Amino acid sequence: MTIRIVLADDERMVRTALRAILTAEPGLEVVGEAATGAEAVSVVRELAPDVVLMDVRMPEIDGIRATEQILATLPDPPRIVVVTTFENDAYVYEALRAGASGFLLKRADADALVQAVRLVAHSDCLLFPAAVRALATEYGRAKTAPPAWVARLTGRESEVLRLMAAGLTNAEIAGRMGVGPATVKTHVAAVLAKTATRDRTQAVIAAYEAGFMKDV
Amino acid sequence: MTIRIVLADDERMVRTALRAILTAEPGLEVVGEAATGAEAVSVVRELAPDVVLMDVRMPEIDGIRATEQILATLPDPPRIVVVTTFENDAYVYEALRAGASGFLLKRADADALVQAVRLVAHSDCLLFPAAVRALATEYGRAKTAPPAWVARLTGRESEVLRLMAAGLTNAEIAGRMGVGPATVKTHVAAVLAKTATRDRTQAVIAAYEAGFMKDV
DNA sequence: TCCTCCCTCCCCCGTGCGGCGGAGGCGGAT
DNA sequence: ATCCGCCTCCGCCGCACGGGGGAGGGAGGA
Repeated sequence: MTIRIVLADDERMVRTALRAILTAEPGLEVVGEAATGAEAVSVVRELAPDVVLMDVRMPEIDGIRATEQILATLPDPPRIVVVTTFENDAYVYEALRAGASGFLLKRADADALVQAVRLVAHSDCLLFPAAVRALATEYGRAKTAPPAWVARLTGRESEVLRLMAAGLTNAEIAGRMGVGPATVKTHVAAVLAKTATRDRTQAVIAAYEAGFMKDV
Repeated sequence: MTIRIVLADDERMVRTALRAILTAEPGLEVVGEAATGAEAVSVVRELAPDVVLMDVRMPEIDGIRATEQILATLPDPPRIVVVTTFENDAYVYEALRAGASGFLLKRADADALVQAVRLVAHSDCLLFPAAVRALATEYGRAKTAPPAWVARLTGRESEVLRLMAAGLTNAEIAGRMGVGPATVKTHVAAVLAKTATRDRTQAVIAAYEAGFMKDV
């Protein structure tokens, strides 16, 4: 009942290091390696391992496509763990959405690595099931960096934009903020200028796209 | 360097079972138990464990609030793993957002439980860090069911709403759709009626809130 | 067949909106 | 003491917008 592992990483040193760590563990066995995404797909297809440690950034086919292809073409696919250097690697979310079971930082220590592999292999337990994939799916669309204009808005202007995005008219905003309608118009004009939009509707769209309305 | 664990669950049997599994493992030690959320907070504050296994559904204070309080009040808080029966428990997402490090299904086998605890205790590796919390945060807002009006929109009306939400004026929409401006106005009026909004801005807001713009 | 729904387009009318230019006060930076 | 950014407000103007009607044609079901 040993766990059979395939390593996919374009750097030989990484593969060697991972192999050294994993083969030292009883119950774990590295059965194959791949240096590209395409290679990973074919190797996995041949060897049918239990777990694949997959680098995201690889030549030819990246880890995401490889993950997709493996999961799509194999009847009983292995658990795929995405390995990455950066915690906030955008590819990670793509990979999770593609069906990877989890991700692992390259700076993780040997102990954590081994336990992660064991955990994933048995799985059906920790975070991984449908939940994470759903999370990742939803997350993907929200992960755009906030545009520069957000910071340029003055206090009053953000306030006005927020109320615009709540569907209020200028008069209502004026009432809500305790100022005259003319003042609101001034702020609105400033918002339109800074967001590079031509009317309140576009401004509201920009606010939503920018994640400006996160705290609804 | 043993991992000190606190169990929080209102059912004695569950606590007993977990304790039996965990104490059998070398390197793990159950140092305390709690039957309510409030009790969990005070017990954790006293014992400063490394890991807390927290049931979500508990009397008085539920697991989410308890998690919040623990993380808010303690300087060096423990890792909190939420334990639940149902895979799709809505509370799980709340808990993750509150700062829990992961979640665990009650039907997980002993082996997985032990490995999960070990993993979380050392952490900094698998899925848990900022990523999951961000995912959970985003997930929460996207998980609202689409309102009824979405289905009531006719083909042309949805098209118009989509273009409204792209920031186009009626004239532009007319050009884009190859119809007269008057027609667009009719459709817009229909959209406003069906979405129960009074102007295009509110309609666009409704579209965004309804997840109508998911496929941007 | 008739009726209903959808799409298409027309008129008029009031108004909220946004562009333009100007003004005063208040605070911080230089 | 000067300048600049922010907030506050004023007028005027043109226009896109939205409400209220009405009207015709095509598709599909009762």
